[in-house]
Amino acid sequence: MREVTLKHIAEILEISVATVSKALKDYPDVSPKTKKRVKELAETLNYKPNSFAVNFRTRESKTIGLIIPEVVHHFFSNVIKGIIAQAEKKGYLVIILQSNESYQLEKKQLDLLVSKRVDGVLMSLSNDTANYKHINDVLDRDIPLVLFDKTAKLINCSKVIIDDRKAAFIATEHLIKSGCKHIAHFRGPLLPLNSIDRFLGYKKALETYDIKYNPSLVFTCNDVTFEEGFNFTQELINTQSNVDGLFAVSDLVAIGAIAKLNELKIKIPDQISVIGFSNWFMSSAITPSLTTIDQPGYLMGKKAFKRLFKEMTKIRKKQPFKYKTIELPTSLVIRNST
Amino acid sequence: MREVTLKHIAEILEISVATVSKALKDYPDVSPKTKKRVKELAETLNYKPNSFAVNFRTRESKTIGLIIPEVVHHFFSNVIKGIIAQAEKKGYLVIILQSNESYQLEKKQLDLLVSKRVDGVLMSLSNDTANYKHINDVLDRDIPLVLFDKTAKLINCSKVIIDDRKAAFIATEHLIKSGCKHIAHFRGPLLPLNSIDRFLGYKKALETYDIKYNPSLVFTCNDVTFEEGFNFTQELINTQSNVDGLFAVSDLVAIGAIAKLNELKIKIPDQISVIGFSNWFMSSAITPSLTTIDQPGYLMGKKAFKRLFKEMTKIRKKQPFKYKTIELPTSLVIRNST
DNA sequence: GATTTTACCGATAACGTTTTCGTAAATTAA
DNA sequence: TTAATTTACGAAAACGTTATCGGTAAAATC
Repeated sequence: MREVTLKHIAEILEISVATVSKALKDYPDVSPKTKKRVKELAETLNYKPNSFAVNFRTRESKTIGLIIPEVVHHFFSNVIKGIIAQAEKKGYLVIILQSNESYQLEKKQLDLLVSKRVDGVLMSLSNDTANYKHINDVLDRDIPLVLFDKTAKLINCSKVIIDDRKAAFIATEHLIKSGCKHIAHFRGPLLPLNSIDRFLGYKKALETYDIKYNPSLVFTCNDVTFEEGFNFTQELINTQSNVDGLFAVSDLVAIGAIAKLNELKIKIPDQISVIGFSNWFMSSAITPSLTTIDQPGYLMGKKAFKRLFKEMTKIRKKQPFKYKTIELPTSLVIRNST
Repeated sequence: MREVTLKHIAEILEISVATVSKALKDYPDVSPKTKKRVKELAETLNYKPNSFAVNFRTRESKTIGLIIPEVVHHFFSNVIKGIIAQAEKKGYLVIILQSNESYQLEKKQLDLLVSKRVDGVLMSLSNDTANYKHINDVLDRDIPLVLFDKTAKLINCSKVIIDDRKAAFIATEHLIKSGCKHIAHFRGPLLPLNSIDRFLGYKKALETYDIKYNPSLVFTCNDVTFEEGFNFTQELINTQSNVDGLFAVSDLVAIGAIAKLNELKIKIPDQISVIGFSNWFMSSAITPSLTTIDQPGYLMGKKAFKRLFKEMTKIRKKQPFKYKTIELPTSLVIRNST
């Protein structure tokens, strides 16, 4: 039982392979009659083009690569979903790789994708990526690459992001406007731009509202986990008795904080207001429900693919294009924790 | 700037393309000297085999497909992670598609993967898949396919599963042994085997311990969400005043139940004991922490790929093999909700 | 009736790799 | 020395598709 090829159809119909190929692709120089004959036979024989041959010939795989720091993550899951959905609409498949927040792995994965000849790459930087040569190498080869969420200013390519600084500003401002004077911040790791920006947004808000920045109110979550939120809250309460607000770098950390505050019977928001970041579905489920910043993961995935798609078509047609940074809106979701 | 090919190397070294190819793959009929020459030049020219050509020629893509009902799901995320990790070790890439719990989509995605000529397929059935022709078609084409987690008895292929019935039995038994007499069950949808089995395990435990099965203690969660757990708990409390235990089909549902019980100031586990299913990381984080059944997602992904890999090699070598069902152990994780 | 145009089809090359088979040279055995 | 064997390489085909370039016949135009 061999696979049915163009040759088989050609032999049965006693025409050439070339004509069969052209008939199936609706070339103008094939008569309607032969087109019909070919298409009908292809249908009944259940002809499926050999995509290996097509890839080889057209030098396109209709697949893109996606490198993400961590698959088991609510925000990234949503991004993945958005990417896959959009890619499918355009007939693209998505190969997913995980960098585990490691620069070395990220580099290796990128190499792998390039050697597999994907048509484009979507990626979010790992936390310890400080060198961008591997990415520039890909761009230099004219392989479209779009960064999302975790990006770097020094990489010259298209990006899909949110304005972390502004969002953090709004979050902190919301705490201030609800009366908080001593606002703590559980920030993310030192390196990725996001946590820096969120930290800066926090600082900016304090400054704007004439609140003195107090470094001992800032804790750094290296892993951004529930436990960190939980433990740092204990430490915070122990050392900073007058704290009345908390802005956490992510909902998970905020939920950890809430768990500890509940345990300590500290009233939220009466004694301390808490705001998170991301709008994870659990944040509306816990008690008290968590005020947060909505970060549109699904949309980000969708937009990132759309942008990549545009660049892939431009490159295929050898048309010039400019890199673009797409900024997605975030919104403040007010619930019971503030 | 063309891509460097075997031909280029051959021309520079004034030998044939065939020899270059063989030298790079360490064929025995190439002298050590030429091998060395070829390999060194390949290295300096940074030769990378054109994988389109390789795929075409060898009829292998070194990629597998993965169809999953829902990407944004803690358990499946872990499975994905396990699959990707293991696949990478063996030099395979993974294309991920999502069926959205729809039979039609699942069928379409499977077709897509087959036409893309993946070397194998890993999948977990959608909730409304009751017809298995599309899957049998794939198996008939000698494309290895392994099912995991959500499977069906009528499909004859390898599977990686847990014993849902036994696990549910143990969960219910645990409630009984901690003194519960009137145990409710928030079950999953009617169709997938898992929720049926978990329901049957629940019933079996009641039977074993001479507790009369009461259908009005069973609620069906069609979407298996937090909200369902939350709302059914209200209904449960309203209608069944003597209920003292709850076995939920998933941690998320159980956490919804706990949220409602907390709201109603019903003491857990004093008045009602609650047990979930999956051991989602949040279940250790909430108050009270949730007793649950640990379901090894990462391991399942790993094992599923391993099995698929074995079948792929068998098929390539045209060696016969038998389908195998691999059952992974689960464990009872006792926390504060029971 | 001669010429040009149009419609339709096929021969052929090409993509880069792998693998089979043949053969010349080198080595060993007789 | 001759015959048999081994070693080392190359020629060539093949995988299935797409695209270019002609060519022939019919139709249209002059």
